[in-house]
Amino acid sequence: MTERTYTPATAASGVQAALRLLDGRWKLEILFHLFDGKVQRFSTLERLIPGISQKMLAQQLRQLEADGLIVRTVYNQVPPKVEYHLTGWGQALCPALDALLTWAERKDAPPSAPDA
Amino acid sequence: MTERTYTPATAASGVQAALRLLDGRWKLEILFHLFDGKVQRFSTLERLIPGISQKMLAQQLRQLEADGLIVRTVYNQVPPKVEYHLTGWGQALCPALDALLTWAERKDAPPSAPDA
DNA sequence: CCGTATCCGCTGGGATACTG
DNA sequence: CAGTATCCCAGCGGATACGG
Repeated sequence: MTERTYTPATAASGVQAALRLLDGRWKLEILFHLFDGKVQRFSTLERLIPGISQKMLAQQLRQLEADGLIVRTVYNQVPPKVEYHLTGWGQALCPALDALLTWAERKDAPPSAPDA
Repeated sequence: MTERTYTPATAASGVQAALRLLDGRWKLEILFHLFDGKVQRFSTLERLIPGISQKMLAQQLRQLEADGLIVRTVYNQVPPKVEYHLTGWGQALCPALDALLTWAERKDAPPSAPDA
């Protein structure tokens, strides 16, 4: 039962901390390719995400892993095989992103009675 | 009844479009000082937000206004007085940020049965 | 197949000074 | 009071090349 009294400053810094985990040109697209239990290999993600370079894919994956959003699984075989999937916490991000998406789509929606 | 079939790519770009509106070192803190119907003057925000410069405050406010999140009201008097408040859409962002905050705080929370 | 190393351009944001 | 104008620099991300 921790305190829930947010000042504007603490609330803002809390949200910013969350957003920092998503900061990076490719992280959201990577995450959306892993939502819903999907498991992807490095090369698969590379194909799924047009325009990404190996450097950026590796970097963003490392950061997501370090932040506890995804899990990296290495299979010691030749040729190498590495798979990525979401942690429970990473998956839990989905509804929050949904909320953001829903909000963004309401930009031009009238308050009520769309048709007459 | 628009389509709701999101591919990972479209969902990601939608969320990124939303996040772009919040991008900027100070925007979240500004927003949190305006949530819940609060109306603030330029100089008040300057006091409320430690470390912000006039340049950054003005810039972030302009962008938030251009993006339709806040409204700028100028009173033609001496000395000048300018007030800022959220649009309905801007206020509607609050629950989405709440979702993000809640998610971030669950990082170290056990799945269930916190105590024994 | 799955990365790392290096170089480099661009932009976000800080410091500072000035104005209607 | 409420801004603009200018200069400057750190860091993100793209391009390219190389390694286990």
